[in-house]
Amino acid sequence: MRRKTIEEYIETIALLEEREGRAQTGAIASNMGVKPPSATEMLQKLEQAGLIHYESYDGAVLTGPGRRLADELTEKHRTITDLLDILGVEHGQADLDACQIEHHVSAGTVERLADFVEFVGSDEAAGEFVRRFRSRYR
Amino acid sequence: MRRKTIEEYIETIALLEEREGRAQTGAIASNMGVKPPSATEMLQKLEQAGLIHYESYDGAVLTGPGRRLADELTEKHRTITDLLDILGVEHGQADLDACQIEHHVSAGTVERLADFVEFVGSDEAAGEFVRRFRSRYR
DNA sequence: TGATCCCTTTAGGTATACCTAAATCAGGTC
DNA sequence: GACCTGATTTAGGTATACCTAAAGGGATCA
Repeated sequence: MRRKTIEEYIETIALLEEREGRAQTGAIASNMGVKPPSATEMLQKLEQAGLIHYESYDGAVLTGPGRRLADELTEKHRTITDLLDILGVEHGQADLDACQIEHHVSAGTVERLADFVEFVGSDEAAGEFVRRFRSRYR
Repeated sequence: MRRKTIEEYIETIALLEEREGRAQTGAIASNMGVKPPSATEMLQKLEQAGLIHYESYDGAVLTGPGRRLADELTEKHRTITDLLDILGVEHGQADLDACQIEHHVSAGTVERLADFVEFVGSDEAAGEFVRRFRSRYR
């Protein structure tokens, strides 16, 4: 498999923290498809980088900057899945693609995508337009 | 900078081959922002992988499989820039984003994007719809 | 033909995300 | 309070894309 980025670790930690109050080494590792020692190593790096607070044998929680990064990523992710959804991509697939794309698209571009998603949701004719597209290319 | 993938090397080689008949080590390196020895190393790997035909001191050209991969990537790239264009992303930025996204989006999803691009281009009301979006979120 | 110059390759080293195996810790049980 | 057990960390090693420095090839020109 591909090497994981800092951002992917941060997302996983955010998910686990939300679900269980903190992110433990083993849970991070199994969620990301790596072995526990790899997770430990990254946790130490992320602590150094100031993105998490990490206690040995205890787990990690996001710091302020870590939380901000996680929120940005979540927002990007949601925008991208919403767009792919509009374009008729099956939801599970949209989610998988978003996991990748979110790390490689610029902030400005995501804003435009968000504008479009909002436009489609708010505009009467837009819904009709999207339905027509979907029915034509089913 | 980030590490380059095989796909990025293939794209650069395709570009240079089209422009100059073959892709030379130095040109590849400067196009990709790496040093010549790094390019040499990758060329040897790509030759092993059967994606290029490479002669020492002479340069590389794509093989059949290499050409097919390059064409797929070009097609993905074009689809993504077209879509971002429709969504109002500035063209240079769209191109940069496409360079990244194309390596991380699934084939099936790109097909849906292509459908949408085609729909917008072929449907009367669609063009109108897109114009309205663009003028509202200028 | 031999010298020169530019480009490419080889040699050897770095950084980083991953691994396995072994050591360490913490919490529950006797 | 000593012991077990399962999770975590440490130690040490691999793969890979990158680098710098040095060696080698090929074309041109005297």
